[in-house]
Amino acid sequence: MARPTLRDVAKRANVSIRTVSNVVNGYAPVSDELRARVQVVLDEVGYRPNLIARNLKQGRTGMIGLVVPELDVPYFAELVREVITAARAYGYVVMVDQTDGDAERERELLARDSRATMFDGLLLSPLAISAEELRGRGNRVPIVLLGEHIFNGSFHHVAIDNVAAARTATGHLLEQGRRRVAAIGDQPYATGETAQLRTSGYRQAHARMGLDVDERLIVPTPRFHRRLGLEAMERLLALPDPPDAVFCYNDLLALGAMRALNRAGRRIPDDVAVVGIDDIEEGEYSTPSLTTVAPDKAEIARLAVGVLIESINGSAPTPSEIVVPHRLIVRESAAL
Amino acid sequence: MARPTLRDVAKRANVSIRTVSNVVNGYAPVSDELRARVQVVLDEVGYRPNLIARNLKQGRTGMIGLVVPELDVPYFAELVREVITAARAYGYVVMVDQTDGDAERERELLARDSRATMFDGLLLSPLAISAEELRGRGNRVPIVLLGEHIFNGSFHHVAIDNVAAARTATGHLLEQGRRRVAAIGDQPYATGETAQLRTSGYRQAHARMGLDVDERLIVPTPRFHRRLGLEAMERLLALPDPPDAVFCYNDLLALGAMRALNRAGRRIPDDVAVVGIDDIEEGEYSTPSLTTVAPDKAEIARLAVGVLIESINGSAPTPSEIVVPHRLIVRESAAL
DNA sequence: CATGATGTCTGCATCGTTGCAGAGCATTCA
DNA sequence: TGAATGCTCTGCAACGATGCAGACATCATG
Repeated sequence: MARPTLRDVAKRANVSIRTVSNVVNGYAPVSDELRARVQVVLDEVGYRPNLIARNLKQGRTGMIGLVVPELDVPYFAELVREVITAARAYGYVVMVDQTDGDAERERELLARDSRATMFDGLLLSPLAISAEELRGRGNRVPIVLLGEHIFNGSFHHVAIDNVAAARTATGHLLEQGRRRVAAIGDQPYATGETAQLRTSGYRQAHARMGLDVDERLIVPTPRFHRRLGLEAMERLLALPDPPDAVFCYNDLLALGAMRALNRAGRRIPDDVAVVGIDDIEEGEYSTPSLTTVAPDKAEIARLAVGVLIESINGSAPTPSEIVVPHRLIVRESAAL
Repeated sequence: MARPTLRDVAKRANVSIRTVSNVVNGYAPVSDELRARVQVVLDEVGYRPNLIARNLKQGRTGMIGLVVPELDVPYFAELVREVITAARAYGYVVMVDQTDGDAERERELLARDSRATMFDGLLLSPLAISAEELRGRGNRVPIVLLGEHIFNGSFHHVAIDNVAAARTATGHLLEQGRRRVAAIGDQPYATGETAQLRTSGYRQAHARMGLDVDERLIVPTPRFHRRLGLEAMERLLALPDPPDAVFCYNDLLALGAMRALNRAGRRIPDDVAVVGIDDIEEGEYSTPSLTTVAPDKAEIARLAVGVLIESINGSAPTPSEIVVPHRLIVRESAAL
């Protein structure tokens, strides 16, 4: 038989639909006796409310969507966990979707009849889509952007200070006396804004110590994956004067670079020191363990969810640019 | 202004609601001229269909839910990617939820008024909840179980042959002449069915070669995380006669164990060989790289989604027990 | 010219639920 | 006694969309 509805239960219990609804929702004006009688029928037929109908009536779903490029990138996986925790505190459920860093899929999400309308709000970690496109869509669903892009003040945005983070990482290496510090992960094109900010930080760290940057030591990578880090490191090792340290724009790149170094028989950190960004758990267990700049993921999640829910409730002020703290975690790969 | 509805557009364009709906959905019986006129209004007001309403009317959402214990466990993250890909082929969207391996949250998902009713079907990778509980719920939503549990034929179930996989892994070590092969990850209690199957395989591999198992070499762990693998390995190293090889019940345990070995100055694989299960990408980049048993994740996803969608369409046969192939991938940690 | 077929377009009912206004009844108070 | 109050309970309308049956106009056919 089809799933029982309120009507079915009402008929069976000889009461009005409305009363059954009241019992289901525990509303006050139902006598204990009748409540019990209805409850029996509810259990008998195994009634379960149709959330779609309830949502339609109430105009909200209690769900927020979290859209990330890739779930199998540990940073995002760890962030998701924090977001789910943060949202639960507000009684919201989080549904995660993955775009594969495909601009088409990101666009799809914001398009006319997208599933996104199923959510009361959207946390978006855009990779490929640009600010213009995002603004173009007349999307009524509140959106908060996470991390990876800086937009010009059209949306709420939560991220670490990428320039400072990169400066810290690079500075740590320079202060050790390393003088040929490479950088892996630049993305000198439209959608690589985060990477570009990190490159700025890398340059600033050099400038502050009055050092020049050897442009050949800056290796761009289209994405932030282990394999690309490995390949970039191999290219650096092939230079006539290879680096004595590497700042990688995220931990995955760093882990790939370390793999290349280990395989090439270079000692870490003696021959080459390595620093990453993200503080993913994997870096605690690698050999050597990975020095990294840790964004406060829990704080990112809390603030992002907070602002989003304010937006949903209509109490959100003008778009805010929220900066979350980060800190350097020194482990073996760049120990003193 | 509130979000425009079909009614708003209809009024503005001086046509019936029904006609606007036809234009939106591209249905046939609308003249080109009228279609164009309505389209203009649609664009003007920025109409976007309310999916909740559409779903209610149609009785389906086009969404399937994927529930995993932990998204930041790489195996699950990688599986999620495959599931999303597989589901897209059927025109379904996947929403991911995470239970934290908390029985309470798993139960919540199947409970009376759970969000689960928002999905046309559910892929569930249960960790804490038992078969009995699952069956108890009169859940009308089709469910397919993934991997981690063997239930007695009440549900569709997709997994590798855990006994065979463990036998393969252990056998690989024994065939190398290793004679003190430890096992990390047993879970000798109710919800540890997968672990218990792997222990069976471990024992079978020994039995087939006429070897006895040293029970002290079987180290249980409540979960499959890096830290627990590390701690288990440390305990094994403290034995008077430590192992010369370890079979870990998943790759994370193995990576933790390798970290302990590296830290203790043991050479891998010379002093101690290591094998895991799952084939997560991290194992390709660890030092040394990790030998592992690789389940065919893409196939798991394809089959699971396939059966689920058959169930949704009502064409699913009796609950099926689907076994997916696996293969040994030999890398440095247990090379010959 | 009557008939039927075709092509457009409309209105009503409906999906399953909740908001709202009010009915019916008993109790209380002046 | 009559009105006022409070407690239960009910029925109608509505959320925003689509299925269905049918209205109307147009056209071709015998």
